[in-house]
Amino acid sequence: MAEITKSYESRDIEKKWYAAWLQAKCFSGRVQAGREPYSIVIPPPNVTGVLTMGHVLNNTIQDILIRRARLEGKSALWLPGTDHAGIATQTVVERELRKQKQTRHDYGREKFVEKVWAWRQEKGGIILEQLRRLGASCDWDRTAFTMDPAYSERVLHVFVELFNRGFIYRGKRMVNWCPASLTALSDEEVIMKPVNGLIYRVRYELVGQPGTFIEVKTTRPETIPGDVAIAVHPDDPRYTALLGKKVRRPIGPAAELPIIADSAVDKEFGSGALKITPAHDKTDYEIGLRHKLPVIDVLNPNGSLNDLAGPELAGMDRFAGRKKAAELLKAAGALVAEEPYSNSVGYSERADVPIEPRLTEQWWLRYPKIEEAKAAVRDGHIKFYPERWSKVYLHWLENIQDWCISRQLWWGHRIPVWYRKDADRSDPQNWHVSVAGPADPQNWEQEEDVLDTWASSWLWPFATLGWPDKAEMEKAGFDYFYPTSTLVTGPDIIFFWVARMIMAGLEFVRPGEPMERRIPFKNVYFTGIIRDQQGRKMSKSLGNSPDPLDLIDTYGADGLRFGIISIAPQGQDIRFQEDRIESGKNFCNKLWNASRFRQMSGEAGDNSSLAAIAARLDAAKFDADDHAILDRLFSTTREVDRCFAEFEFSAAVQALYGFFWNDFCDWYVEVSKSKLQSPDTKANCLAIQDLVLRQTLLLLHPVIPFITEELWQLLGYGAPGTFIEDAHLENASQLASASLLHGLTLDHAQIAAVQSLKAFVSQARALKAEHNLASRRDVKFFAIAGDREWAVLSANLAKVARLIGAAELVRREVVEGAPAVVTALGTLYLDLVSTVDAGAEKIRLAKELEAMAKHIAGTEARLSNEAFVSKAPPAVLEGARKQLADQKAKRAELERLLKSLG
RNA sequence: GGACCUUUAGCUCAGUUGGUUAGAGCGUUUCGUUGACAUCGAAAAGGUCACUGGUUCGAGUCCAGUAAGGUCCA
Repeated sequence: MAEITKSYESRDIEKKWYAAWLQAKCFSGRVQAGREPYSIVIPPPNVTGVLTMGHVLNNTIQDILIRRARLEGKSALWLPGTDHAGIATQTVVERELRKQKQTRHDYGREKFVEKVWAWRQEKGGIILEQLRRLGASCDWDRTAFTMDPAYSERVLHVFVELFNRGFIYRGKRMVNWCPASLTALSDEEVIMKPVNGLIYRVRYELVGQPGTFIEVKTTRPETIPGDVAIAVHPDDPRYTALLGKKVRRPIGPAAELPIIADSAVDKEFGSGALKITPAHDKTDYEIGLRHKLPVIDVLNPNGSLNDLAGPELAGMDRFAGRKKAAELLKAAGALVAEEPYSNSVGYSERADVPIEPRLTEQWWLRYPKIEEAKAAVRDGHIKFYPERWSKVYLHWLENIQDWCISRQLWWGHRIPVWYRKDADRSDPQNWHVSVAGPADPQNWEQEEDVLDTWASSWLWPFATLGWPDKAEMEKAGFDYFYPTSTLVTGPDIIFFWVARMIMAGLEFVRPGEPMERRIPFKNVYFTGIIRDQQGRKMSKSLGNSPDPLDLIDTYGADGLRFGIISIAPQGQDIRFQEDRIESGKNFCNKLWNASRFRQMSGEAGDNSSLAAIAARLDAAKFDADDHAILDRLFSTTREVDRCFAEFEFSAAVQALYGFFWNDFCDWYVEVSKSKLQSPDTKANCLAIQDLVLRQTLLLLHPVIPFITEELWQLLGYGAPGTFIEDAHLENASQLASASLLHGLTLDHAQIAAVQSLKAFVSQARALKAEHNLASRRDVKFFAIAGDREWAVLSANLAKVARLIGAAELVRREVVEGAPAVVTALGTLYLDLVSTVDAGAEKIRLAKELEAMAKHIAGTEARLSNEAFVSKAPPAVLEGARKQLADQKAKRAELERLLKSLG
């Protein structure tokens, strides 16, 4: 067996094991009859994406779930892939073209799409390579991409199906138009941002009544050339007399605009009159429809003003146009005032520019299975962690709007609709809708638009498993792996993706079968957002995110994984602290060195299975510490089991950290140093160490896969040629019964004794430190103790003496004038009679007495409360009485010590 | 305007169904290189659990309200 080196060096070990796992096909998701399936589909990152801290958290959690499932004997599948990210990817490639002063139009659609494919072959999907560095155990052979031919066909198939089922329609409606990307966006891709700007009070002169005006407020004077009416509320007495009259448009092409009444107008806003510009505002558009008003679009697709805006404004950018319009209004005497104003403006999520409400022809989807999607979550077929997100989900479904699924891009799934050449496109009689296209293509032209990327990724959980092709589904193990077990994602895409996937699954998978067979996943775990020290979101533009690959280089993938998980409580945002990652690395080193200690402590026994190790335990040789460490091992296993069942990963990691560092390394390893000196106790002690290390490695493996694999091999826990994941992880009761088989019963009195020994050691060290003896190993101690207390001490004397650095610890009947501390195992004295500073010692004791008096008063107050005594449960009452007795005993001892100092 | 989250030690956070004297890591101070580990060990300092009421024998924990910060929806 190779010797364990002095410190853990992650780099080579990570590389070695990742290659070995791939070689052995450890990550393959296989259909295995008799084994429970466990499946996860990755939230497909953008093909343009690079690994961020958010991905690290998200994918570490997925890997933890998958690796834990394997250890639990399940057949696990983690299916990876990327999405084609229409706007983002097209933008990346267009940016490259622009460097050569070219645009996509220089190439034409077909050539441009070839360019995008070339880009993706060369540079796309880097993130999947990066995930390997993190240790992600995805089944890479199944890597999917939303633009793959097979996947694309499934996307188009769904479009055709939904069209045939009446869910898809084409319509000219107001959309969110992105003037930068030149495409429509769905409501979900628009972010409302507060903007501090100006509001303009503008007056419109009444026709035929010179000097009489009606005033409106607007933030967008550049759209005045598109005005077609002034609207007031029908119940507004101020304007009743003006209804039916006309005003003059103050700038832009001259026109007379009617004053109309519509109850959508807010009487309280401004003067109560509203300018109506149907081409550039959703509400205005609806009012326009009701009153059969014309639509005058004064903007070009790129957001600049067009000829309809009039010669002064035409050609200007919309923001420059706004200033110019204000000047023109002023010159015309129509500008009453400019006032500072803050309002919310919709921005394009991708391009980060204000969107324009714009009337265009688009494809729309009426969502299927809305009610069932609500029920799936409301009735618990799908569980959200944390549960509160289900409220957000349900609220969105309650207020759901049709989805604009067409995008004016070239990169994406071109909508499978063909229009008869030279015929009226608005007439569905002239449409052909199919995946294959028309039989006589020369007579048709295909729709130019592509589908929203989310309209492909909402099929992810079943389209990646071969659906709807029977043979492909069989090959992919669809029947076995669907529905998937758990989805791990961020709450920011609850509408974009999670809700839509649920509706898609319910609509398309296993029609007619019960809901629980059609849903795409059973659990959804929502991660928090990783923020920087100031609480800001990490983003590329702020440059406040460390590069995860740098962190892996510095702390190891395991260190990064352990660190990030330990600071990520369930569903809460987290502030990133690099020192937490460092402590992840330190933990790995601790684990490494404890294993090293085991290796150096004695020859390896039979470690080939839990049973083999348990067989080496010798119940007759057990001392208090042996009982206590196994008790903690069992309780920690139980706690980790619970945490995994409830998706509390950071709690699991913290439980393991505390157990391993404090209970095992700080205490058990230290007491082992005495036990290993004696041939009588050595073998049993080593067996216990093996048992603890083996179980700890198994429990930690999902979190820190590399180092646990390395140590598993080095300590000989697995058969040659097998991996740690081939072992079966025993739960707490299986673990306990394996030990119990060998005649062992944990002794709770002994376990309790260790608690008092730990306190005793700690108090003894503090006593030494107070007298500047902390580093001395040759201190002489006396103890005044009762028989029972002394029995505990003397049974553990060698270990205790070693831990407190005592040359001697002897029992005495009387000690006078030495510094002392009152412990649960008796009063402990330093042999320092001659040098003790009685004055300082008296002050210290008096302080302690004072604190004790306070505690006693508190306990007495509780116990003398009639209501407490009659109503508190007996256990609590009993505890309080014992506490009081202990406190009083300690007070008596402190008083005695104080008196003995004179 | 509606919904949700957060507020506990200098910092970042635990605290499960209410029950002894509220915990951890980091940071700080002091001591230590002893054959697992200085990526370490020992000891110490540090908290009116945001605020105000209420329920209860008992509240960091439950309820109501207030304040501050944050997120989402309109």
